[in-house]
Amino acid sequence: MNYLRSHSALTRELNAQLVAEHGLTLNDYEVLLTLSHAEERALRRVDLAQEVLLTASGITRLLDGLERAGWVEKRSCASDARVTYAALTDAGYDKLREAAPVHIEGVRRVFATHFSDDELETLGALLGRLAEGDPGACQPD
Amino acid sequence: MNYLRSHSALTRELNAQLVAEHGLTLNDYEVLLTLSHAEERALRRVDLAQEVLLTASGITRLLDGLERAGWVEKRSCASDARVTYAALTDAGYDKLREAAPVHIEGVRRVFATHFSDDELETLGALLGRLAEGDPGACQPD
DNA sequence: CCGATATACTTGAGACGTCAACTAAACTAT
DNA sequence: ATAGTTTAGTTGACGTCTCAAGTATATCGG
Repeated sequence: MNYLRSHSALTRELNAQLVAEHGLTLNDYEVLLTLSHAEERALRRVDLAQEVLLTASGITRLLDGLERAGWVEKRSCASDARVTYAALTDAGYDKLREAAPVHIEGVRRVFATHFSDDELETLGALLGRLAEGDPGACQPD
Repeated sequence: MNYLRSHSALTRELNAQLVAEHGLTLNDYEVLLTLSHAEERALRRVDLAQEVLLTASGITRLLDGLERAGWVEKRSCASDARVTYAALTDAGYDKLREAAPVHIEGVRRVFATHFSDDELETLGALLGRLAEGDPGACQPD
């Protein structure tokens, strides 16, 4: 079952590209993207963690970086003092828009070199099932 | 394109299971497995790295662990003093045989809960192409 | 109202893997 | 032979993520 294996090579490549060209990790990108789709462009850290499949602590650490860069900011919750929202800043939104085309093109390229359009569709349909509730969207807004 | 994402959840799960039940990383497992298929159950570190999609240094570090556990041993090359072989020991082979059924069952379970047999086949055929030259085999010997 | 339990989040230690720099051996071409 | 280049492998510094433990707030059953 080296499908597993091949995949990790793919993500590594996409990640490297994103880091090189925009200083964003693939996970950073996904977090910004997820926030950009969210109500008020903000999410509780727990929910965000679940979306991007990281642990609570993973999110804390990832957001540390994004906050330091000014792309995300903390926002507290009036009704529950335990929760902290992660909110996309305008700068963060700009960053995302800047990085998106390059990344999307990278994804397309990687897959397109291996598959026809039909196959891509089949593949997408099947794999989509592995992540139930997956929005499928890929661009900010 | 959260296919990427869903996949990393899968491997994380399989990895966690393997670690919990056998103290092996998914990569450890793949290395042992790859060695078990190789001529004399030994491979040059470079070749091994390529098989399991790690960097040269990644292999050095991974093998460090496997050597310390006594599952793999170094072997030098008569004709080229630069190369070191990584050779599966008998203990390593036993370890692999012990871990294989559990892991294979895990893989099967994860995929089977999401797909029918037909779909699995389609998926396998498509994804297989991402890793050209992929042996496809999955069990020791 | 209060103790028990659950939830949101952070932090320290450590695992795993990367990159860049380095050593050493091996070809290659003059 | 010998200087230059390529190839095999290791090492140090670092990034990212996990787990286990800890803090703080919320909620639930009596």
